[in-house]
Amino acid sequence: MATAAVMAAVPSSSPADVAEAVVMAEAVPSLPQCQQPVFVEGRGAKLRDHAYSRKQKSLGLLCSNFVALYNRDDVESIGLDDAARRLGVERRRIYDIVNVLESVGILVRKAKNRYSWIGFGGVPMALRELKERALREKSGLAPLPVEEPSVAIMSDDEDEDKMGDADGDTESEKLSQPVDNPSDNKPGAPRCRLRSDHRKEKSLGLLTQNFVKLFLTMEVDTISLDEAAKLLLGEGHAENSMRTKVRRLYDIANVLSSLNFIDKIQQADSRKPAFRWLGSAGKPKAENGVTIAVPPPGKTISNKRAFGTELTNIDINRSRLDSTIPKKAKLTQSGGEILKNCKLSVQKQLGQGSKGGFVYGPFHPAGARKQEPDNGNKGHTDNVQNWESLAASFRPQYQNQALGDLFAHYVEAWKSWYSEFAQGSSMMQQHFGMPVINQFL
DNA sequence: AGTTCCCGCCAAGAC
DNA sequence: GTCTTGGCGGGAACT
Repeated sequence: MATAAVMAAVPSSSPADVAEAVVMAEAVPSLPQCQQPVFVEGRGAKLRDHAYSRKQKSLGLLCSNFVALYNRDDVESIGLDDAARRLGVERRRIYDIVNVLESVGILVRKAKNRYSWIGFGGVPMALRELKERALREKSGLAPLPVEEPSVAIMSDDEDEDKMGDADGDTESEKLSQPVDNPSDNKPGAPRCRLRSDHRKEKSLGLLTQNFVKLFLTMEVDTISLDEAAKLLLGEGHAENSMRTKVRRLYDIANVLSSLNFIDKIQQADSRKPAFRWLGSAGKPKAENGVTIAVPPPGKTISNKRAFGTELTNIDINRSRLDSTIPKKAKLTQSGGEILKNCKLSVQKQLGQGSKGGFVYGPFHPAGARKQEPDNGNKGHTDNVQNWESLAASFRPQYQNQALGDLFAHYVEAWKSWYSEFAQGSSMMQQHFGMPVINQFL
């Protein structure tokens, strides 16, 4: 089906390009039908004709196509113009996509007009770092030291977000952090943040991170966009800015949804949808004054999700396995030992998966068993707790430089191992890459 | 009628 | 000055 669409979509592409696009379109069999890569002709609304369908131009679909096009080992550098041309959309839309993808560690900006493809392997670290930042911000601790190379929130330019908040006192300021601004990264560039940074505070990338932080730190895994906007913006803002914020959250949610980081569910008692974080589904909630949108079981209707249920890939067996790793061991283990444990853990889990105990995440390999709904709920809370234990086992506390260095070393080694591991696992590659790694967040 | 969100204008900033 | 980036809100598609 996609072939004709692709041909139409890339009029200026070489046959090789088209073939490639077709291959990629066919390489994502587990995407829901609505997310199958579909390349439609772009040229903007001016061509809004008989066949115009808003769904065919959604950011979510565009994101799926973008990922389908570039989620490969041999892709290293992505040109925005090239992406726009191949996807048949305006460059403006590509900015929206890459900003969100960069926020979750899938891409990293390399230069003007150019991004590096990191892939889904960058997500765990990005989310972990986001969570750590958010927790520190929440607990009033000093921000993390100037960032080391986390893919996700790597800020190759400026100091941490220490400036006094320009406009406020709201939750958004508490959560806010700098966003990428590579152009500042040059000798003589001003290091202080002035009014111009106000613009960045509202960037889609930063908003994405803050949105994700809500899920990562607030014990909330379902929230409506209105609520998210209130939390991010603070109460008492003008109706207009709230509307604008919600619009942007829709954009972000659609992209994250297409990546299966979140899932849109319909609240039973209102028309407004809520979004559920797939990384911690089933987690106990209700805290921090957030109105939880999760209705009683059976009262929500999932609008999507044809495969997988979690970003975290937790199950009982793995949790037991994980719990064998001493929680506090991180301070005494060498980096090598930690890495070894980490690898062993993942390998065991993979083995279990083949025996039926493994639960894949949203990037569920086609040949693998999906999570059984019943099993998925039973003991889920325990899973989450064990998952947290595991995360704690590998999470550095940055209490001193030596530990920080040790962790950096471990991270590098781990990344390198993962990249080898990922290459060896065609199944995983075929499905966006990384169901297993998520657990280490 | 309310919600969702695509679209492109245009300003900020880089060069 | 041109080009890149991306905030923003109008308004059309969708429910």
